[in-house]
Amino acid sequence: MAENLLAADGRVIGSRAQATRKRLLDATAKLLRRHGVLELKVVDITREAGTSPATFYQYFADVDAVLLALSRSAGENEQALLALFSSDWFGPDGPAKARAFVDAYMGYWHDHQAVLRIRNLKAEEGDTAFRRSRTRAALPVIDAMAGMVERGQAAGRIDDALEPFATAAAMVAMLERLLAYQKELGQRGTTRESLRETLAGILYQTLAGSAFELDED
Amino acid sequence: MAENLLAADGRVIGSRAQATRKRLLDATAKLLRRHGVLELKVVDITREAGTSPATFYQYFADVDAVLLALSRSAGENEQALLALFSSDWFGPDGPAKARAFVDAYMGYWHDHQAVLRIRNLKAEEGDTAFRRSRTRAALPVIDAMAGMVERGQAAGRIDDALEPFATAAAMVAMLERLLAYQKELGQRGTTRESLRETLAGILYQTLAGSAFELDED
DNA sequence: TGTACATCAGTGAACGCGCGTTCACTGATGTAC
DNA sequence: TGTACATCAGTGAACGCGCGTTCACTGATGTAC
Repeated sequence: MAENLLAADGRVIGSRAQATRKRLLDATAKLLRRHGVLELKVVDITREAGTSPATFYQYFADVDAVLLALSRSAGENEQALLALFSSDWFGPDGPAKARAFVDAYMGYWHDHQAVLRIRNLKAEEGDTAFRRSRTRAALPVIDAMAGMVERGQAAGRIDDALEPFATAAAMVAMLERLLAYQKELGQRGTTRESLRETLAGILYQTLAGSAFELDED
Repeated sequence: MAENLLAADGRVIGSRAQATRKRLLDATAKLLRRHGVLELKVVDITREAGTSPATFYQYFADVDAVLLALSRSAGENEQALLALFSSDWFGPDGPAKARAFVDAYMGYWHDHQAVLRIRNLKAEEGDTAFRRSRTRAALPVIDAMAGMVERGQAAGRIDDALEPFATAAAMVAMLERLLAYQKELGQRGTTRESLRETLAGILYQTLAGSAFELDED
């Protein structure tokens, strides 16, 4: 994007300016964690960043532009999860791999919760830029899962009635959404540990085609 | 709620007024379907309802109040889904029951998508009224599913590593969230039919402890 | 090694729109006799 | 069966705050010689 190199009035952006831009991004992320999107104001962002409204417009056209930038950078972190699918979960260490993935996913979501939430809202409301950002982030993970389902079906481990891509999307959806319920789950007595174990169990069963049977690790 | 009986200025609400209130609710739901929450204005609601801003405040303290009322009534419709759990899915008609539930759920979500989305957003942002509304709607379904998992475990059909309540919550989360991805799934070639079949397959496998094996229906 | 000039970066202060909100009023409906 | 009065319901018009946005300016940093 060429906009990265120029400020609103056409000035070239140097390192000092980059730092200011970064402060605005960080401030937005921070406010998003505290309050909701609906209360997010330009003035508050600049106050939080220790700068002025006029400065904001040097770097962003409007609040949506900051949100989109945050979404994109949060999305990049999702790519790290791909490593957990470098090999299939069909062997004896499958359950451990499933657990590792769930752990990583929970960590990822925890770190970027506020931003991902608004990204998803915007995407669902039909904004194409946010939609693209979401797809770009989630698709590689979904594809990796879908590939495993296909191979599992070829090996006779997984029910052929499940469509690989839809199955993978369903698993990602489950993870994404469930973390929103974490608080309620806690009140009902579900610990973080047993949530992890349950999610890993469902994933393992669905993507690798077998049950944990017995715990090991 | 006593507020149902009185307008903002203390007047008693008769049937004509109830109709106006209803029009405001309907108008809000309609606007919510067209645009997002972030563009929802009192003035637009009243214009859509064919009335005036002043009238709005006779019935609702603010926009949040309308949204909450809509959330609550949408939530009531979720109760109808409970019927699909009146008996367990362990018999030969289990797969058919799973499919029927998925169908019903997809229909429910389709009808109330816009409202449920904002309800969930508000709930996740920490608003207790919306949180309660969500819990009130989802909990009975989750409990019904969890009961089935428990019985499945007792019968040796389901992996004991899965915590019943968390498992049920995960299934609901999957359904809720996946429907947001429906459009993308369509673009990737997943039909509504095969989505239904896949979701039913995962649910059946997770809640009843077995695979479809062969299609029947 | 200092000075002048160009460019980068930040902002105070104001403008004005849009929207939430309210008040004082008109109109509609119901009911008593 | 009509008239008067009470109550229910709706709204025009205005007020004013809050916020997005911009302009003309000051200050900071870099560089040429």
